[in-house]
Amino acid sequence: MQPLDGTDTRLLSAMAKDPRGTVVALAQKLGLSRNTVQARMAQLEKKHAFLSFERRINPVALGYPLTAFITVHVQQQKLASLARDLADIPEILEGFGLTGSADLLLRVVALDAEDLYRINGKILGCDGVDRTDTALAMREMIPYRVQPLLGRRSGT
Amino acid sequence: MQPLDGTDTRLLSAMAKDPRGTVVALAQKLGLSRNTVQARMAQLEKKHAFLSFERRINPVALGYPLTAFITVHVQQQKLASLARDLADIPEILEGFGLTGSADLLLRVVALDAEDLYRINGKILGCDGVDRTDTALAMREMIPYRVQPLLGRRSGT
DNA sequence: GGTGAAAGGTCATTAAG
DNA sequence: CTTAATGACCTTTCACC
Repeated sequence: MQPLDGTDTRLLSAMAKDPRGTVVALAQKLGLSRNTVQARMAQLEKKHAFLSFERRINPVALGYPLTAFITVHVQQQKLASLARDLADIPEILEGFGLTGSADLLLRVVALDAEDLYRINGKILGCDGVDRTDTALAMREMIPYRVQPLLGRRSGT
Repeated sequence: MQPLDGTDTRLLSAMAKDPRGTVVALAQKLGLSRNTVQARMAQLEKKHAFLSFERRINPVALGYPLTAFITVHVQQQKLASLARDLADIPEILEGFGLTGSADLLLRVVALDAEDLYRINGKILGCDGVDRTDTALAMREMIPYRVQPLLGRRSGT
């Protein structure tokens, strides 16, 4: 995959900053023609440079005020089956496999402390799970952003 | 804020599943009129039930093949200033404050192992940081989803 | 630059609580 | 009576070719 040029990174940056912005608005901001922006966006989409759109739901609005990160210590050979088991737990919004001791990092939402305890127990009951570590997320100290990264890579 | 009814949750579910879907498509899928869906969406947006759109950039396409989670142990009174310091590190895409020992969980991307080592050193050099734990993310075992959760809360 | 489609707005009507 | 949903029509804007 050939590297992106400065225009590509500036375009990605603008799209990340204003995901709802139209092609025309992006073109004006970058000083390009609509057609150029449109062609670039099509290429970027082919390269999977951005993961299309997302609609992130606000768990608080759904009555889930608690967010927690649960680290799961799991036997290596049980990792795949565990991922399938965990997929049945709706409160798990996201899960990453980590290096080292076959760990899993889960992003979990819960109704309250008791609910979180229940979910944790559910995870502990899954086959192959050794132990879990739960940490409540108090707040998002650094909201998701990607623009400075793009700026740094512009000239590369 | 009044709770969401079943129609709201079904709408949120459909929007999460097909973020690019048009209002008309959503209306057809839910068996509602276009105006109804539009009005509901406006209400949901006012309630901040979903976080508008997002364009998640693919770090791999930008030449950052490594994703890591770094846990930062930090003195409580230095937490706020540390967050400001970390905001200057472009490779940190996201950061959550955790309960307990004033920890931070960071989602970080890097060019390679050496780059990750450098970033970790940069974090360690910040004021108030006691130590860090780094775990490489191998793959996303459970991609972000929210629909089963919505289904479970429908009747509430 | 042209064309088809989607979004946003208004309004009158109708159904349900 | 009040709230919500519906269908119709309009204009503007956007995306695609």
